Amino acid sequence: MNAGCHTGDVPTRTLPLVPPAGGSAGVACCAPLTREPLSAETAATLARTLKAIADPARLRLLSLVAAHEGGEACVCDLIEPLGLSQPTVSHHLKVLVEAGLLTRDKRGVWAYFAVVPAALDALAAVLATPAADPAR
Amino acid sequence: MNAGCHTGDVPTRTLPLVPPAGGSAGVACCAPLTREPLSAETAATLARTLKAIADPARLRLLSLVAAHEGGEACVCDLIEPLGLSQPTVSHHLKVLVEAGLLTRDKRGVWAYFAVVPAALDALAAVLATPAADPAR
DNA sequence: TCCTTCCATCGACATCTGTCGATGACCGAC
DNA sequence: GTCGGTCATCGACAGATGTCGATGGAAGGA
Repeated sequence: MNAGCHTGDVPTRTLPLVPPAGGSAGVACCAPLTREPLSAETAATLARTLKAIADPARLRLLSLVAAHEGGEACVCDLIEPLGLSQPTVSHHLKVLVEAGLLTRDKRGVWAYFAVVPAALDALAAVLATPAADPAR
Repeated sequence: MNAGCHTGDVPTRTLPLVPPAGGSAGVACCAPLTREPLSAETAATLARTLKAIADPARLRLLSLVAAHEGGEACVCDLIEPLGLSQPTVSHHLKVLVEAGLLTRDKRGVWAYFAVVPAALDALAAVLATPAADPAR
């Protein structure tokens, strides 16, 4: 359990989130996927980001962080609901940060993670079928 | 090369596509992901579908099939542009079909594959951030 | 100063995954 | 019936991946 964990005595300021442009890893911007054949390079980049979320533990981490108070959470908040060891949780968080899907903000002893909505939306835009777009 | 491949002498009828409801494997319906914590079971189901597209070869296969004439393609159309062996292409196609992202229609000697737009849209809906929804 | 707590990294291990060549099943043409 | 072409499956292999315990570094409190 998180015996000595902070449990609520944190400011929980809403972070600015979503870096304006060219932030973090890249997220493999906006090709509709079902529009024209992907190049090998584009496919590799997209696959790297998708592999980051194609894991039960990491999917749950994303939803746990997003649903947490203030939209951010520290590692100690995530270990127990996930049921995995602390090194494993830390490993998964690192993968998500390197994929640009989470941001890490170290404040004092704690490291706070927050989702990057723009990254998830970019992935959604790539997968969505253009038929859902009425402007054509 | 596809020496004896049909190369265009096929009807190329537009298939009905997208099975009405409850088709194929399931696609792990519509939870916004950044809404509330995913259950372990839901996360596992979602991850299984995401793993299916989290691969460069399979991403290219999806886009190749979608961009092909008539929205469908046979294996022999995909081997050369992908640069992989026929068994490998067949393997990837099987993974995509089992994930409900492609349909397989065997006509004579050829097996025609077509994308399931509803499956991709469902995935996009799960990843998209609710902030993109103005109705709240 | 020392101790406690939080977190990241390391090394090891079992398992999953992507790829291939070889083979077999199936269909259509001659 | 036989042959050629398309596709799926099998077995094998190297490499990537998820998990853990042990360890180390850094910040803050007694």
